[in-house]
Amino acid sequence: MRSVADNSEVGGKDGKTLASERLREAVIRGEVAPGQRLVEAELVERFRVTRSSVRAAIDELVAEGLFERVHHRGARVRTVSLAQAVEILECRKVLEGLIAAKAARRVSVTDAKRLRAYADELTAAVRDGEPLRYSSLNHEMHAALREIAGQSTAAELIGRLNAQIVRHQFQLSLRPGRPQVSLGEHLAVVEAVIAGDAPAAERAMRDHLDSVIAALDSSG
Amino acid sequence: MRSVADNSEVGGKDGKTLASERLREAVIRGEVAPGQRLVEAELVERFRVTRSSVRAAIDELVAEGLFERVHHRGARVRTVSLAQAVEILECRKVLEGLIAAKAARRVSVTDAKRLRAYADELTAAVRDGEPLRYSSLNHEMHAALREIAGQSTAAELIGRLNAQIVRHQFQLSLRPGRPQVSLGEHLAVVEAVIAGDAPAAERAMRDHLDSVIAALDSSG
DNA sequence: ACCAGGGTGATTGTCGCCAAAAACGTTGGC
DNA sequence: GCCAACGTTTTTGGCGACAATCACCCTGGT
Repeated sequence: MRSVADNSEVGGKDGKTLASERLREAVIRGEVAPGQRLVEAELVERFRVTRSSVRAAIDELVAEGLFERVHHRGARVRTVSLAQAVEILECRKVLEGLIAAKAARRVSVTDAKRLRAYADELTAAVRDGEPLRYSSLNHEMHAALREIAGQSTAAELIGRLNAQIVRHQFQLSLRPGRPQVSLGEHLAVVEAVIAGDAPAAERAMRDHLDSVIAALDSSG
Repeated sequence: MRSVADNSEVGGKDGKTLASERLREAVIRGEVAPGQRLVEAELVERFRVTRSSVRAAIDELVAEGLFERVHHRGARVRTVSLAQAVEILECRKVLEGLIAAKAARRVSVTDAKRLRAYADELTAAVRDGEPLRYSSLNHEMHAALREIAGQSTAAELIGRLNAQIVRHQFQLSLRPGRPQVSLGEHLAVVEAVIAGDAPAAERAMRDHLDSVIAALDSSG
């Protein structure tokens, strides 16, 4: 059984998977404004999938907290308030703390090298004044930490939480002076993890997230 | 538009909501064995809803991590390994720690009274050797703590995580001697929260969860 | 000129049908 | 007597169509 437009050239994915990936991507890249109404028929011809797939994809993203549904009024991009963003960051704070602690306990020599490389690149990005590169490296390093920690449950929760506040995060990363203060915190985390000091790593990571929360709070 | 059997007497819920609630309940109460295959038609006549509703409900529970789907082989209750249960409890540990800390910062006099009452009832349940009553009070007290903390994001995450390991938790709560060691930990949490000592509350809660993890680990 | 009411178009939610795939039972061969 | 291959049955996945609801506009009355 094939979809109308036969999207098998895209890969082995079925319509639902394709649609949910494209939708998630669109939200994260900010192609759909928060509060904007999503018309199913529009997405159908945009993604070239059936309406069933679009519908299933929306359901999935509603479950992830990215969209919200109102009965007979369709789905809209969920707008997350500042207070909610803070709540989410508080959860991330303790979960990332867990990740950092476990990473410190499991870190290998190759892991340490990789982390050191990230630390150097982050420093270079700040020195050269490249906020976008810094932000991207930042995410990569956090991902590396999650990988080292080997805590897939926490990693998945963090990923889900992060997706809900990409807008706030992005806005924050562009604030002048922000990378400078963030860099030191990141380096502290990396050092503690490499040293295998789990409590210090957790503390450093939580301090970092506290700093992010404070910055977001003040930005209003 | 009404469902075939018209289940409006149940309440204003639509078929999907009804089905997902009943399904969740069935999983938590252990009415469906882990790994057991779920036949959609069976659930249709069991809940008196349409197949679309059953299907949507299953999707929802898959997103929550309670079920897993295999293509063309339907949905089965997800079996969570011991290692996964430990991961989940580690996440709960830090999240409940956050809850405890925030509760300590926000606790009011009425809240304190309520917590004190729970502490007394828990002590009584242990003294009288009523493990079921203890377990039930335990959950109620944790819920009260979540309410006091006012961190709905963390509360929701904890609820979702908990649902995935109800089986392990239940098995654990029946172990002889378990309530005795658990009680002291709970009382420590309550005391710290009432005292408004956030760091102590977080520490006490994390110690408690560490104890749960250790107990589960040893039980195999 | 403005508000109320009704009607029309657009959009979502639900249901039934059909095809694909897997589980099952049966039969034939070795 | 046992295993394999085939056909049947059961179950899932997907698609189209219909019904219900909402948003918008248009008209008529005050």
